[in-house]
Formats: sequence, C-alpha cells, structure tokens
Amino acid sequence: MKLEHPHQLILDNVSRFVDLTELEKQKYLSLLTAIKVKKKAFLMQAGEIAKYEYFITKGCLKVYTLDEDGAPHISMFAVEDYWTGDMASFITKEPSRYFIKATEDSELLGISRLNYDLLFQEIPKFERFYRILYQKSLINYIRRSNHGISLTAEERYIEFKKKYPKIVNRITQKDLAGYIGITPEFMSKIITKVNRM
Amino acid sequence: MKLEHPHQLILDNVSRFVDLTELEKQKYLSLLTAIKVKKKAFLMQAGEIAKYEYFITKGCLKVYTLDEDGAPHISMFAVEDYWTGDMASFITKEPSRYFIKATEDSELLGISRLNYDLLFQEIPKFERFYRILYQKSLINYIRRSNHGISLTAEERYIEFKKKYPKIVNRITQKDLAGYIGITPEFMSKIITKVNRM
DNA sequence: TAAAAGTCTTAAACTAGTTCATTTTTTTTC
DNA sequence: GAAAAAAAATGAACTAGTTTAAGACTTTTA
Repeated sequence: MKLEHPHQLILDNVSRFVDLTELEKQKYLSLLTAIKVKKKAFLMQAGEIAKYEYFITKGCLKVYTLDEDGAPHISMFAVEDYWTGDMASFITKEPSRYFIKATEDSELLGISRLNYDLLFQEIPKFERFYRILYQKSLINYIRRSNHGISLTAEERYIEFKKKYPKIVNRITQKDLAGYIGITPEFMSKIITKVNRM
Repeated sequence: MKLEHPHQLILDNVSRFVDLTELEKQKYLSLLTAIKVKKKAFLMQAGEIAKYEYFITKGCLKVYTLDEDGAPHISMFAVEDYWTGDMASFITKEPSRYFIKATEDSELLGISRLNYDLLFQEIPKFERFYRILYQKSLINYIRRSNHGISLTAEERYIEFKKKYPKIVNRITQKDLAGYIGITPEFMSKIITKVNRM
C-alpha cells in the first residue's frame, strides 16, 4: 500500500513501540482526522474542552496559558513528529486553561475522544503504545520540572539550545522567554551575553 | 481469600483502573517483594541503577537530587498508597541521580524490572493499568511544572498546603523548602508571614 | 538525661530577575 | 514597497529570593 507522507509519518511513530498488521494500520488511520491551521490561527482556546489529541506532520505550534496578569507561560513547542494537546482537558472533559496557536502554517492528524476510547477496544495493542508513550513523556517532564527549579535562567537557555537546536531557530525570542519562564527583556540580555562568550 | 493490609491496599489501588480475577490477583502479588526501611535509611542512592518501582503501604519517603553545590532538590514526597522510584533509571537501566530516603519507618511493595516486564506478558491488562496511571501522573506533572514557573514561592507554599494537607504535618520545613525550591531561611519567613495573615 | 546534632528564626548585605520607558530593527500587511 | 505592527535591545530603578552568620529551640542518641 502506498501512503502519503503524513500517514507514513504517524505509522512510523507508532511502530517505534508496537507492531501493527496491515489491517490494524488501516483501521487506525480511519480513526484520525486531518487538520490544517494557518500561522497565528488557534487550534484550541482556553475555556474550550479539548476535542482532540494532535500529531504534527508539518509546521510548529505553541501551547500556553495566561496567568492572572495576562502574561503567557508556554508549556511546549510542538513540531513535526510530536504529539500535543491538553491531555488533562481531553481526559477529564473539563474546560482547558490552554491555548494552542500555530507559529507556522501547520498540518496535523487529530484523534477525537470518541475514537481514542474506541481505539483501545478495537486494537488493544494501543494500550501498550500509549503506556510507553506516556512513560517517556513522564520521564521528560520529571527531568524538566526538577531542572526548571535548580538552574538559573541562563543555564535553562543553554540547555534548551542544546536539547532542541532545531526549534530555537523557528521561534521568537519572546516565545522562548515565555517557555524559559522569564521576561523578554531578560531573555534579550541573556542571549547577548551568551553570544558574547 | 483473606489478605493482609499491604496486599489489600495495592489490589485496591490497581482495581481503580482494571478488574483482576482471583487468579490474576494471586499471580500479581507473587511478583511483588515486601520491603521495610527504617527512618533515615536509603531505599536507593544516586549512582545506582533503580532496581524497583515502589508502592508505599506505610510511612513516608522523600525523593531528591543534589545539585552541583550539594543543595537538595526534592522532587516528591511519597506516603501510603503512592507509587515512587526513579522511572528514568528503572526503564533505561542508566545510573540514577536520585536518592530515596525514608523520613519515617516505612513499608513498601517493590516490583523488579524483570517482574515488571513479565507482568505485561502474563497479565496484559497491566498495560492498561500503567497506561492510565502514567496518564494521570503526566497530567499532575504538567500542571506542576507550569505552576512552578508562574507562581511565587509563597503561592507555591499555599498551594502545597491546600493540595497535601496531610503531608505538610509529616515533613520538616527544611524538606518542604527543598521541594518548593527555596532556602530553608526563606521558607521560615514565608511560614511566619502566612501564619500571621 | 545530658550532650550532640539537627532544625528554626532573625537580620543585614547581596544578586538574579522584573518593571517601565524609549529607541532600533525586523516582520507583516495592504 | 510604504506604512503599520510586532519584536528586540538597552538602561535605570526596583523586588523576590539568597547568603552568611549567630542564637534559640527540638530531637536524637548514647
């Protein structure tokens, strides 16, 4: 079977953890919805209930909340081959506190809550896929939340550059500040300083 | 079948997400190891490879790293009915950077890496159990890592007290400071101030 | 139950990061 | 491709949290 790029990409992603038969692959793809968003468009806004979990096949998006003062706090950047969404809202069906906004024209595959539940009934192998996917994400988050608290902003910036060299060049300094957890002004100072070294 | 308290506690924990038959329960319990640690004793030290994941049936433990300056950063407190360990090291078999130390005489049930892998072969239902367990932990960590970055230390303390009222009274102020991410001196100031309000 | 070890409090001097205000540079839009 | 909008740089005054040091209080241990 000849597949277009987005479908091939998501099947490769899934096959890192589980092996699917041809039939299962077809069944799986039939449960996904293709979605396009233009740069600056919202995939989701705070107050809504997260309808989908997304796999990015092209582009770049940012996931963020606004605090009481209206300052954005970015929790992740998602690019090709990443999963994103607001899992808390997706699972609990409570309103989200997050915005998801495309920072480039982007293409995604979404799985709805209904199809997500169906997926486990129809192809139990996906329990294993998600078990391993969540395990890996958890390991990442634990690392990050401990790092976040023990490093200075400058160290966090250097780590980010090392860990995500491709993402740094695709986002604005302002958004990076929102991710690192500092003001854009201080971000600017750090970058000037680090480049001087 | 009459079970002692620790076994009943862990089966109740598992049955929140999956239903096990009597046979599966017995099989599961046979894969666990009962462990006791005295107050101040280490369950694990940095440099070791995490041999077990632990379920606490009695007591309280802290999980922490030391930064370059030797200052402790506590990533979690684990009490009755909690799971703990260093998942990154347990899964990757790389040396851990964490210490796990009992802050009270404690009793745990451990599952070894060998038995963890065996568990999924013998009782595939556990893929589902861990899928849901990791999903919930992930939701918690995401919340915490965003909170951590956007709140002041005083706000983080107030949140902690609200979320874990029973744990606050079981740990020292110094350890709480290590969790909140501030010095014990500043923790002392915050507590004095908050109590005055 | 006395001594030792660890925890908590207080305070003064310090630093990483913020706030606010202005100018320059880059990107977007029509 | 000019005008408007957004992002980045710079600097001065400010604040949340650190550091160091010393004394009071509690818990552990022999």
